[in-house]
Amino acid sequence: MTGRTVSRSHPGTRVPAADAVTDAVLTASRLLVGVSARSIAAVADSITLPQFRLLVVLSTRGAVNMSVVAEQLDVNPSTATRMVDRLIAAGMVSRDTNPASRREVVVQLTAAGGDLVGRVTRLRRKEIAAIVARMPGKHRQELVDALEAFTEAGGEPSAALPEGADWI
Amino acid sequence: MTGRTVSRSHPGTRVPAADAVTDAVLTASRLLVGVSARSIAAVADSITLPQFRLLVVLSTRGAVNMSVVAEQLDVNPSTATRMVDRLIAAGMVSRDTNPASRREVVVQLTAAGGDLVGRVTRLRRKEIAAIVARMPGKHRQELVDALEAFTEAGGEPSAALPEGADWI
DNA sequence: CAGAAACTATTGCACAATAAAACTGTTGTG
DNA sequence: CACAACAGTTTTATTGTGCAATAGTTTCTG
Repeated sequence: MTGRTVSRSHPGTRVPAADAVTDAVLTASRLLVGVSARSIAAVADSITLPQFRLLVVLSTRGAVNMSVVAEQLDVNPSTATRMVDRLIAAGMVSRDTNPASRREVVVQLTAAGGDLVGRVTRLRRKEIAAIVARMPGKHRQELVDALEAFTEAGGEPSAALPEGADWI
Repeated sequence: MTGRTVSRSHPGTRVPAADAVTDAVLTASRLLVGVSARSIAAVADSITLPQFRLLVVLSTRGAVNMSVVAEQLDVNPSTATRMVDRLIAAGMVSRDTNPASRREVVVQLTAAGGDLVGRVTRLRRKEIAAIVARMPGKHRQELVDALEAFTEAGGEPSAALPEGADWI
C-alpha cells in the first residue's frame, strides 16, 4: 500500500513528486505513532489511552472545569465526568467545586498524575532523540527545515493540538 | 510543551540539535495524526475507529482467520469476534468456516468494506498531497530524503506497520 | 427584584471496545 | 483411541462513548 519507490497513484495519471513525498510522510508517521504508543504503554500500563489524553490536557492547561476538559478531548460532557471519576479513584486528578462559581468544578492533576505525564513525555522524547541520533548528521538540519516547512504548510501552529492528536 | 524554538529540555542540561529535531518531529506528527483522523471521520462516520483499523488489516492481509485479526489489532480474540460480528451486521466483512480446517474461520472484506478503505485512503493521501503542494518546492526533495533517513534510523521497513499504527 | 433563560455538571440509559476466564469444538500426536 | 494443543465463542466485568433528562447555579430581563 505504501511502497517507497512508487511515483504514480493511478495508471495513466502522472503525479510526479507529490506521491513520493506522501509515501515518505505516511511511513514516517506510522513510525512516530508507534513510538508514542509504546512510550505510553511502557510507562502507563494501568491507565487507558483516553485517560492519558485527559491527563495531557490537564498538564497543558492546568486547572480547568469540566467543559474545557470535554471540549479539549472532543467528547460529551458526561463522558468527561465519568473519566474524571475513574481518574480520581486512580489518584491521578482532583475535582473540587470552584469557589468563585459553585456550578463549576475545578479539575487538576495530582502529583502522581503530573509524574505520569512527565515520565511518558520524557520517554517519548528520548526515543525520538535516539532515532535522530542514528540518522546521518547531514540529514538532521534538513529534517528540521523540511518538517517546519511541512508543518507551516499544514497551517497548524505548533502549540495548537489538532483534535485527537494531543496524546502524541 | 513543544515550542518550536526551544533548544533546551531542562534548565542546565544542554541538548543542542537533537531537541530541536524532536520538537519538529513531534509537531509534524500531531499534524499528521489530525489529518488521518479527519479523513476517517469525513468518510466513515458510521464506522468507529477500531472497526476501521480492522478493515485496514483485512485490506492489507486479505482473507485471514480470527487469530490473525486479533494479533494484528493487538486485542483479545473475544474482542475481535465481536468487532467482526458488528462489521458483518454493517455489511463490511464476511465470515465463513475455513473448508480446510473447520475450527478456523475466514474473515474478509466485502465490496462495501473495500470501498470504504479505498475512499479513506484516497482522501488522506489527497490531504497530505495538498499540504505538500503548499510547501516551497525546494523543501520537497529535502523532506523525502530526511524522512527516509529518519524512517531508516527508526528501523521500520516502510511496508511493516508498527503495532497500533496501521490505521494511519 | 422575581421569574425566565442560560449555563455547568451529573445521572440514566444504551451500546461499542476491551480483557480475562471458562467453555466448545477441531486437529494433531503419542 | 486418549490427550494435548489449538481456534473461536460466550460469559462476566470494566471503560469509553453519546443522547436525553435532570439538578443546581448564575445571569439576564421585564
